[in-house]
Amino acid sequence: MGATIKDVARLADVSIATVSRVLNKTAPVNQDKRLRVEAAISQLGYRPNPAARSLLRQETGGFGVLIPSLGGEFFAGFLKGLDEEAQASGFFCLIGAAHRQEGELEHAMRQMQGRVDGMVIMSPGQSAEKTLALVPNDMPTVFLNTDVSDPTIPYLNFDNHGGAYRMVRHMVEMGHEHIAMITGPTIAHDAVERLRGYRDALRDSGLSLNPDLEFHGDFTEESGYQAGKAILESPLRPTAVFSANDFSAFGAMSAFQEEGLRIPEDIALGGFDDINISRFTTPPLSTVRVPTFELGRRTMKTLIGMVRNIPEDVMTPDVLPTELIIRRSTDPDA
Amino acid sequence: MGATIKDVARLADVSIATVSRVLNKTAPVNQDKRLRVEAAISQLGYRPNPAARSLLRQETGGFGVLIPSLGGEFFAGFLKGLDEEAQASGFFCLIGAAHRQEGELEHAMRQMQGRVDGMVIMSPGQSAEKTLALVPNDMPTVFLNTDVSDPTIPYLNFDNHGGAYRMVRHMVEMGHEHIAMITGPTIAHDAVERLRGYRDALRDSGLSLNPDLEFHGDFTEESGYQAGKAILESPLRPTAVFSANDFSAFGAMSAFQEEGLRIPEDIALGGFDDINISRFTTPPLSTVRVPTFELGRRTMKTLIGMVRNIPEDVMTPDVLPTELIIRRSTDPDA
DNA sequence: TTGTAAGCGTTATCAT
DNA sequence: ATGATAACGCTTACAA
Repeated sequence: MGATIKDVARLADVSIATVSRVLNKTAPVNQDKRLRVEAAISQLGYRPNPAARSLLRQETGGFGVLIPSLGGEFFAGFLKGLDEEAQASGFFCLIGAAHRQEGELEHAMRQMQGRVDGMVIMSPGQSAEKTLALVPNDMPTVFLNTDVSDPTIPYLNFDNHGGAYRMVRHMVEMGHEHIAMITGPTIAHDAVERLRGYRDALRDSGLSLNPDLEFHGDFTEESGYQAGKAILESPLRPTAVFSANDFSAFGAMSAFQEEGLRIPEDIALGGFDDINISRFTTPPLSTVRVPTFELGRRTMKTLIGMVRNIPEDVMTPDVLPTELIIRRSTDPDA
Repeated sequence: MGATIKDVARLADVSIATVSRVLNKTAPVNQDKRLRVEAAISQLGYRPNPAARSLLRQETGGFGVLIPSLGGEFFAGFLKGLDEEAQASGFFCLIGAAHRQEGELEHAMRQMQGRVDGMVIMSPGQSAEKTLALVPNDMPTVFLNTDVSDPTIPYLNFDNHGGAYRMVRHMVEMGHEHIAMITGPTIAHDAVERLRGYRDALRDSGLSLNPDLEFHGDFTEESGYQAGKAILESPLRPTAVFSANDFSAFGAMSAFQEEGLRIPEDIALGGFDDINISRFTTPPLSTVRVPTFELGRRTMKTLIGMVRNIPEDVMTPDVLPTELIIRRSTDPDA
């Protein structure tokens, strides 16, 4: 058990109120008393008890973060941005992952109930409206990468649709007319947006949409591998494939190379996310870079702006731009 | 502001003490009163205030987790195991990442001070003894993947040395006599252990240790790529390369293939960690599988055993086995 | 079996 | 400028 404010007061020979005042700079304190208090604090290694403080202030100094998974650089970058911004303002983050299973999201929220002052929710598989029903009314909440139709719900994301759109347009410009897509999970909002971008790009290019060129995946390497195999067996063999994320693109790349195909000469391949590895595959993978760190920072800034009532810090709705990265897997001259 | 215990008591027409008793089953309560209380609780959606409870009980129900980074499946699996076990016992995890910079570890600990009942510290770059000086004396703490010489310090890990050893022995069995290693950061404990395994395997195989065959890396793809380039330019060209982790192995693979080398015919390559992607590279990567999830579970079980005083749950010191996974990058027939 | 009241460590409102 | 003291929401003696 650490020292309490009473111990400090006794040692410094002042009242606990005075200790509290030097601690929070909430009122002027005499020079000598302040010094005595500060000395006592460092001598005892005193730290205010967060529980006691929370109880009185009715705030915890923390935010809850709910994400579908901890794996992948995607989340790592996002969490880093989130945490960095939070730390800068003295907040901490309580991270809850893997709310894929039914009820898990709700359970995680219960767990966080009363331990946080606000929430960040990334729940690509469920609409914000539906999720919002689970969070307490007065709890400031920011949504990410979620299906949200109500514009008053605080929401940030990056431009999934635009990124996919530009990738496919790039493939068209490289001369491809039969472009397949390996999709992400149909319930995931980002996957749906990327699919929409793919379709819009084809349509705007005067190419016909062919359902047989949409191969189902779930963002994993394994699903990309299976889809790659399926693509090679399909009657209308595409000359280019856009994979909904880099992981599944690797799976497809593996499948193609196993059959001796050259990329991009025999079949071009593009991904999405630009994770570290993508630069180092053979050939390097064309992809769409997403600003995960920046998204995290802005999200946290917004959330803090909400609880601190700083309207100019609240940046929502907000959609950050994504960047097309062209490498050899789609362009032999890259 | 949610309902308090008083609101429940008023609605159920009992005292707050009675409410507390049905809440904690700490003493028998009349059937009808219990029902009234339970009804009131669910009607009001009442949840006990964690701060108030912590204040009184002098415990938080949470554990702090300090890890060097959030990126990679390695940590994802570990955190998942940790969290799953914690949830099962009603605890939550406060995760702090990236304490690479000087003082960051200490800051994170300060932050967690008073918010957690115990800590999990993975600090590969610093000895446990040194780190332990920063944590409060009475705070139960488990170390992972750290340099710990004092056997009384609770410590878990998996067998880095043995995994590296078996990988290199495997390469020797495949007929290689000049085996290089791409190391991890020299300050990281796991990297050092893997290097030790490499050296011991060479020694036990009757091969000479050659400092010129140890290439410096830092676990990143980029460093693996650079080391790969350096290897190709080295006077004594090795026929096999053991990379300290899969990421850096990918970088090396990229460097080798850029020069048109065939793996494993021209040069064999092995990694460490067996992350998802390793199965899908061309060729698939031989590696060492590490039980990240299991390590997380056991760590948390141990920590809970410590705070709850359940000696049979405390499994420390403990070193989990690793598994050699042979794929085509070292064995053409795999 | 139940209620009253003390107390956990803080902050904030009074007086002084 | 400073010190008592009430209050935050809860658990737990202690009485009844």
